[in-house]
Amino acid sequence: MPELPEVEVVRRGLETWAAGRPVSGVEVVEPRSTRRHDGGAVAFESQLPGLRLAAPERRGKYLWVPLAAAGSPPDRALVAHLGMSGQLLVNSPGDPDPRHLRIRILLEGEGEGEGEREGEGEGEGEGDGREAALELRFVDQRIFGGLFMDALVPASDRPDQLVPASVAHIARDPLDPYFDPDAVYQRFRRRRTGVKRALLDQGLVSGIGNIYADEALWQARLHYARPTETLNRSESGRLLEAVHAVMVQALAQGGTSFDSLYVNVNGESGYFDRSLNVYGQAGRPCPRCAAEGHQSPIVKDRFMNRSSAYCPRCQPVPRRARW
DNA sequence: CGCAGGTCCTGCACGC
DNA sequence: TGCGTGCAGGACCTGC
Repeated sequence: MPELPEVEVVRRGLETWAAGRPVSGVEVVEPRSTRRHDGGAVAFESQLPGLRLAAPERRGKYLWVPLAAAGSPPDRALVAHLGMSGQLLVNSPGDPDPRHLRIRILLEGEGEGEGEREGEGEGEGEGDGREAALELRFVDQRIFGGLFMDALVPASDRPDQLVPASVAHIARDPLDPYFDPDAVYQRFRRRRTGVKRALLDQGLVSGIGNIYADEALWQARLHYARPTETLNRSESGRLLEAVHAVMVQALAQGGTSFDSLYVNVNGESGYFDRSLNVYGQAGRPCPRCAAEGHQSPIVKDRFMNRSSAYCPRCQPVPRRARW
C-alpha cells in the first residue's frame, strides 16, 4: 500500500525520467481511473496531449506534475493518487502491457521540438535514452487511485506555492519543510477524537496510512484510542517525531534504485519485510518489551473498519479512551 | 465469503 | 429554523 515514502520514490523516478517531456498521446483503458477528471476519460484524452511535464511535486500521498503549454508557465497539473494498489511505470512504448493497465501516456523524447519519428526507435540511437519516446503507465488493480488534471492555485498558507485545487485541503506532511508540529499539537488539543483517527486525517497531518500510523504509535508508546485532547506537548512532539522517523526509515529502505527504465512503486519496499514492529505482527512478541526481558505478544484489534496492532504492555489502553 | 484499506461522500449531533 | 462545523461510518474496488 503506497504511503508517503512510496509516493516520494515515484516522484523521484518521474523527476528523472519524465520531467521536461511533452505529452504526445493518451489512452484511457479504464474510464474509472479518470473519474476525478472533469469531463471524464474523453476530456482527459483530449486535453493532456501537447502539454509539457514540469518537475513533479508531492504533498502527502498526492503527487502532481505541473503542465505547461508551449511558451507559458504551468497553470495546471496532472494529479496522481495511487490509492491502495496504484503504480506508475515508465516503459518503452513497445513493451508488453501489464495485467491491470488503466492509462497510458506517450511522452516524446526531450529536446526534439516536433514529433520526429523515424521508424521504430527500439534498439537504435540509444545514447542516454533522453531522445527516445517513453510510455508512462498507470497500473491499478483495485481502481481506488486515479489520474486527473486540475488547476494550480496558491497554497492557503504560502501564496507563492502552487498546489492543485483538489489538493488544497490536504495538510502539509512531516517531510515538508514548512510542516509545523506545534500547529498540529494545537489542533490535537481542540479535537475530540482518538489519536489514530487524527493521524489518518489527511487534513490534519498528511501522508500517514494505517501501517505507519500503527508503527509510529508503537514507537511513541501511545495507544491508538488515546484522546487527542489529553496529549501534552511532549507526547505530541514525540508522536510526530516518530511519524517522521518511520517515514525517513521507510524512504531509506524503500528507495530502491530507479536507475533502470522502471519507476519502482510496487509498495513492496524492504521496509515491509524488515522493519515492521507491530503491523502484521499479531501474536509475536513486542520487540521493545522483549529487549527488556518481558514477553508481551502484539494484539490486533478491529477498529474503524481497519486493523490496529499494538503492544498492550507498552501501549496500554488509556483510562479514558476514544475509539 | 471475508478481509485488505485511502479517500470521498453522506448523515448525524452539536452550538449559535 | 437554519447553517456551519466536527465527527463517524459506509461505499467504492478486486484478488486471494
